[in-house]
Amino acid sequence: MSRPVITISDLAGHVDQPVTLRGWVYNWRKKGKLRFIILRDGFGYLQCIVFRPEVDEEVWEKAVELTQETSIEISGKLVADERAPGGYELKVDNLKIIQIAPEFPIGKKDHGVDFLLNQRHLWLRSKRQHAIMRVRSEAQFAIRDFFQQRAYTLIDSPILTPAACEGTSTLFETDYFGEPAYLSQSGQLYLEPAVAALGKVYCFGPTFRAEKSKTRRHLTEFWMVEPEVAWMQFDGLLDLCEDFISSVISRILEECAVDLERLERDISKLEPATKGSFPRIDYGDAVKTLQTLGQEIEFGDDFGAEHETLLAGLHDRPVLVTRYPADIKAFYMQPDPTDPTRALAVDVLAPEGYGEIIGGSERSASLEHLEHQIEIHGLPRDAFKWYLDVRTYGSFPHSGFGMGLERFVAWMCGISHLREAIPYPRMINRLYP
RNA sequence: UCCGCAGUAGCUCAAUGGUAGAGCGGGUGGCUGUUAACCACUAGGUUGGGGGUUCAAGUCCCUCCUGCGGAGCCA
Repeated sequence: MSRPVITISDLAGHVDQPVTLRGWVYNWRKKGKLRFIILRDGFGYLQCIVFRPEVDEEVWEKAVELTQETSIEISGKLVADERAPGGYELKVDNLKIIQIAPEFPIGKKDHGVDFLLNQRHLWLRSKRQHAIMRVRSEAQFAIRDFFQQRAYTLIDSPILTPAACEGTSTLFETDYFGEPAYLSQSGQLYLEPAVAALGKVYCFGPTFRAEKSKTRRHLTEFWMVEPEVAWMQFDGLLDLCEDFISSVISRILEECAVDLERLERDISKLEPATKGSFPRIDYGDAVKTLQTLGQEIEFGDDFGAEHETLLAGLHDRPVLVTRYPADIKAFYMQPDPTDPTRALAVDVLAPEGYGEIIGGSERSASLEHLEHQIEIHGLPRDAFKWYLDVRTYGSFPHSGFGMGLERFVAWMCGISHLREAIPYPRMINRLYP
C-alpha cells in the first residue's frame, strides 16, 4: 500500500486515506492505553493517536519513548474527528523515530524574556513565534508586490558606507582595509541618484543603528523599506503612504487570518486602516491638540512616545502628521514654500500605541539649500559630493519615505516588543544567538 | 547615559531577620478521548559575585555583574 508523504497544510485532500508525515513532537499526553502525539511539521499541528490494542507492540514501545521535539516519521489513517484540535487526527499504525530529543529547554509553562531570547533559535518553534514569522514573511512579499505592481525598480543600497546618512553619531564602525566604514542606517542617499535613472525605486534591507536605546520600539539591526519617486511632491507622498499601508494591511488580513487568530489579534482594530482616508494633521495643530490634552509641549518640540500614542489614540487608523519644524528634521528635507521654517516632512503614527512606523519627506531639490544645510549641520562637504550631483545634473522634485518592517509587523501581530518581530533580534547587550 | 525594578531547583515563582517550598519540566507507576490532561510517588539548591551588620542573613547595608521596565533618540 503506497502512502503519500504529506504536510499538515495538505490534510483536507487525504481524509480516510493512509498517509505519512514527518515532523517533531510538539507535545504528547498519555491516557492509559492511549497516546496523544501533537505533531508539528512547520506547516501546522496534527493530533496523532496511538491506541495500544490496535498497533504492533514495537510501535507502542516507540510511542512511549517519545519526548518533546523528538523528530519522527509517522504513518496511519487520516480521519476527521471533532474531538481533535483542527478537526483532523491521525490513527497511527507505524512510527519511526529519527532522533530522540533530550529534555527541551522550552516547556509548556511561562518563561522569562531573558531565558527565551537566549533560546531564540529554539523559541522559533513555538506556535506564537511561528505565526509572527509567517506574518513577517507575508508582509515582506506584500511590500515587494506593492512596488513591483506599480513599476518601481528595486535598488539594493550598500550596507558598507563611507559616512553617516543623517549625520548622527549612532553608527556601527568597522575597519575597511584601514579606512573607517559604517554599517548603513538608511539607503535613502543612494536611492536619490538611482531615482534619476529609473523614475521610481525602492530598497528593502537591513539597517543598523548603534543607538543605546532600551525600549520596546528599538532594535540595533532592523529592516527598512524605502521608496523614492521622481517628480512626486508632498501631497503625492502623503497619498503614497496611505495607499501603501492600506494595501499591505489588506493583504495581511487576507493571507494571514490563521496566524492572526493564533496570535489572538483583534482584527477589528486593523480593518479601518484598510479603508484609506487617514487623518492628516498639521504639526502645529497636533501641538495644540496635545496642549488641549494637558501635555507640556511647545511649538518646536519633537514628539515623545507618549505624545505619539495620544495623537494616534484619537483615531481608529494611522495618522499622518505633516510639516514639522525644519530644525528638528533631517538636513535633506524640502522647506515648506509657505513657511520656510517648516519642512515638508511626514510621520505616520500607527494606532494602539505602536507609534511612528513611517518617516518621510519631499527632498530638497536645490543645490544651494542643501549645501547650506550641510554646512549648518557640520557635515563634511566632500563626503556628500556624489549626493549633491543629483541636484547638479538635472535637479527635480522627488519624495520618499522609510518604514521599519519590525514596527509594522509588531503592529499587525499586536505584540508589545520589536524583539519578537524579527527572527534573531539584535539589541544593545544582545548578539546571541 | 539617566531613573526604577529584579536575580532562590532546568523553567516560572513563594518563603515576618530564626529548619529553603510549590507548579511545570525530568524519573517511576496508574488510567480508552486527552486539549498547557489528570492522579500517586520520586530525584533535584554554594539563594548572581565579593564585602559588611547580627547570636542568626535568601531577607538588612555597601559594591560589582547580569537582566527587565521606562526616558531621551529614532523606523
